[in-house]
Amino acid sequence: MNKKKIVVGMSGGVDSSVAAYLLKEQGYDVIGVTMQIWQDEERDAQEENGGCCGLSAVDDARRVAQALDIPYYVMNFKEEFKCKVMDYFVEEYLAGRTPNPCIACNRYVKWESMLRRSLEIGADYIATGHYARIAKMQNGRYAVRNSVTAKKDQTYALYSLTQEQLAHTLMPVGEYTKEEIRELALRAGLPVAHKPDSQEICFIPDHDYASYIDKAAGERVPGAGNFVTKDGEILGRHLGITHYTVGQRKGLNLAMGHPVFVTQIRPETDEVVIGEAEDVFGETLYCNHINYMGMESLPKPKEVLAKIRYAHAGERCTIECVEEDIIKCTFHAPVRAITPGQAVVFYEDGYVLGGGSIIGTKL
RNA sequence: UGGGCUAUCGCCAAGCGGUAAGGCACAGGACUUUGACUCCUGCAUUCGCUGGUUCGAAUCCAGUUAGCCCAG
Repeated sequence: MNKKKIVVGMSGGVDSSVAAYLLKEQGYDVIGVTMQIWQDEERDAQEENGGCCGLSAVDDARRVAQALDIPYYVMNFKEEFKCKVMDYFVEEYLAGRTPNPCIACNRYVKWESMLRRSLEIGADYIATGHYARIAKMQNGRYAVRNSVTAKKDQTYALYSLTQEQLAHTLMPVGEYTKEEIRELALRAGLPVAHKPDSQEICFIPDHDYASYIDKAAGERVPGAGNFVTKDGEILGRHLGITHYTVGQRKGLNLAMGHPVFVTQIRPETDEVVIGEAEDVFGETLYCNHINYMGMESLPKPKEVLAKIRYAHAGERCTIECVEEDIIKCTFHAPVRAITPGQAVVFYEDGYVLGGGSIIGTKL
């Protein structure tokens, strides 16, 4: 018989390990692959750093592949990752925006690169350990759909996948809760069953992303500037716009007597605008770089649920295409910290209809 | 140089003779496949300084220093 061949992207974490296990159980011809992206393999797998792209990814993934008795390979995507994720990350910050590297990694590295290479070596599908499901909608289009657990739902970070990519992707973990996945890992005897969930930006393990930008961009990093109110009053000096993001409270070093927040970043003047808690709420945003997923286009305004950041519960809004590749999003209730550079993802009945990159609250 | 006022944690600020509130900031932790947000915990043996009164003072008194405001 002609078994379907599947490349499973294995990060060394619990989720992707169980994904491989589940697919093998289902009778597929499973190949384990770990993407080498930023890790320096010469260095010993030092401190444990989490599941997504941690330092010990290769070691752990290889052990799991051994336990499952499946072939295992490492694919080198360092170049793609450097260019599409790390460089993008830095450039966005320099431009006063707040990037989401996980979305870029999914789009360019996990799918564009890993899927292409997998198909080249004869695979029918790639699979990942994301908490999401892929479904074919009534209109015939593929869409990512909420995981059975809203709590671990990872559809937000997957909005940019194309129809072609979705047609060749499986996400078996989306049918389970996190607890069930750990239970499965335990029962299957996988060596990573108790590994902690991943967190933080994988290529900045010390979490000091401002220093990372300093190191990466050197002279190009904007220096100190003023904290100002929306009326132009100067409140103090800041460390440079790369240190801040919209909605931020901590680290401002402004003792105003009450909490204050970043409401805007102005790269052209190096100003960081400070406001009250209520000033960080907004009702409209514009986005571009649209990816249509569950819907083919947006010919007329439509009411959807939109998430403006990972772990956002979502807010009802009306979306409308106002220009070529620009959608205006009008929320029915104000949302907190609309942040340029972050993604906005549109949902209907739990299906991802599409999404884009937030330009700002004005055009 | 006279007169008045104020000096309490990095900032703001309670306290008014009974043994240092609170907010902000900051630090640590939780949460989290992004940045944030949020939550939890910590944070003045000491009240400008020196004496005095009192069982007991940040609180009363005297002196001293500094800053501010009027007069000049």
